[in-house]
Amino acid sequence: MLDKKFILEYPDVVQKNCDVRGAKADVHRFVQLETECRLMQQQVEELSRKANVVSKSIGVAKDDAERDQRKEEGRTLREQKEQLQEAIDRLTAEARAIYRSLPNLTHPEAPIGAEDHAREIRRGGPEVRKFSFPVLDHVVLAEQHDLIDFEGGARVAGNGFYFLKNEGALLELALQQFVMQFLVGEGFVPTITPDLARAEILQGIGFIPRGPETQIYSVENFDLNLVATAEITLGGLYSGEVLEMEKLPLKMCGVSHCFRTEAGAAGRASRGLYRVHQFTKVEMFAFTLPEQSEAMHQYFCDLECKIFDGLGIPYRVIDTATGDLGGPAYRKFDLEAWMPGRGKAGEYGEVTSTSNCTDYQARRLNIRYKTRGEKGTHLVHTLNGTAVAISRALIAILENYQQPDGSIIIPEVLRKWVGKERIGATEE
RNA sequence: GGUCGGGUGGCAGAGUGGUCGAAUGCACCGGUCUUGAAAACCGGCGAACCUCCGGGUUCCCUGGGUUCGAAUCCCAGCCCGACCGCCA
Repeated sequence: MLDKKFILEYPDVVQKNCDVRGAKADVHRFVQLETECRLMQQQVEELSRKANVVSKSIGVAKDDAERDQRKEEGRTLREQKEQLQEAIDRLTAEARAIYRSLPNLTHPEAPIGAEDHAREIRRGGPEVRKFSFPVLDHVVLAEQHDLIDFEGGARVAGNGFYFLKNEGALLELALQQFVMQFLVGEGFVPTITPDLARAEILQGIGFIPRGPETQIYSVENFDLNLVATAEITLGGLYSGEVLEMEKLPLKMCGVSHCFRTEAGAAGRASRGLYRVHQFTKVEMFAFTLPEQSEAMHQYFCDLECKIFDGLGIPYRVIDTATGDLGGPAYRKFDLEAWMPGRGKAGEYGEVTSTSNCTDYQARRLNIRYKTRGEKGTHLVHTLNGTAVAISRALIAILENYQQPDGSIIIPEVLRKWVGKERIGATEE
């Protein structure tokens, strides 16, 4: 959520921001409602004040007759107040709906426009390989080496679920280990988070738990939802808390399973592991002072690059265009890995993303910090970034490391956890 | 899942119908003292919103209810603790 004061002061800026981000919202209607409510609220407060005065006078009234008269007076005042309050509540409901739909402000350097206006800002990892043999995609490779059982997944849980098997399972654990060790070395607090969370927390982070378009699985008869990312649980960890300034910036990383209904995603390129209902992810999260968030965002982006450098996978980084930013993000960088088996002749596919959400999530979740010697509290900034999304990382590894003899080399950094150098090694 | 006990300011903790937005302690801030620090002493110290800058309204887990008036009473929910049951 945005700062209400800011909206009232600069409605045109906010409206323009909504427009470039493709968010339909009538900011001026909001300002009008808000202004009206404030006037009415003042009247309510005046009635409350009078009623409070009356109530206090009853305790010290000298006789019953006076007491009864005052009681009647108090009753009347509070009735009036309630009627007025009901009118305010109606207007407030409309205002709140607009308010909640407003996206975060946008970084001035973020490219303006729809998805295809994203700007490439960086390339990394090794050169894209020239293959001297027909390239297979990860689905075929996984089939050949019995690494993923999509059929079994479908039998048990439906389309979009799968079993990781053999080196597929070991690779998942290896990727978790590699990334967790790396992040601990960078000063992150390692965590394993709940895979379910309350609706309130989901909403605070910016997810909509129920409704026809929801990406979220919810649990019947409970106020619980399967998380779509550990961003939800890590961000929710300190909801309602006041953090000490000295502890900021606070960097956490968390392993969780991620569940997504992928409603409305039908038809989008989604062969194999690319778009699935469940995967494991290591997520980075940071709580920072406002002046630290920009640098932290660059840092998160650097870490994501280092992880893919370490895995030896070619990638590029893009600065996401305004029209493609989620509501809470102020700016977002996506890291796209080269997937040789994707599309006709290989394509880049998104494997990680990092967002600076400034105070947007913190305001909803009420996460603040206190400055020593200063009155009051301030909202922290929150950032998130994928360290590794296992399913998509697997695609990149299998497809980039396939060999002419059909085997798949295991990236060096993962070997100590997988326990071998190669999947399907040919007999020598 | 059951029974009992709890949920109050950054923390601890008092407060069972009206002068309570809330004692006290710790922490924190300012000052005195000191070469400096500590100790001691003095003072300050919750938040949001509105304001004609006098002040006002709201907030004691959440949501309802009783009452002229609720931190305090009633109902429901959530959470925490103890014990019991069940279980990886």
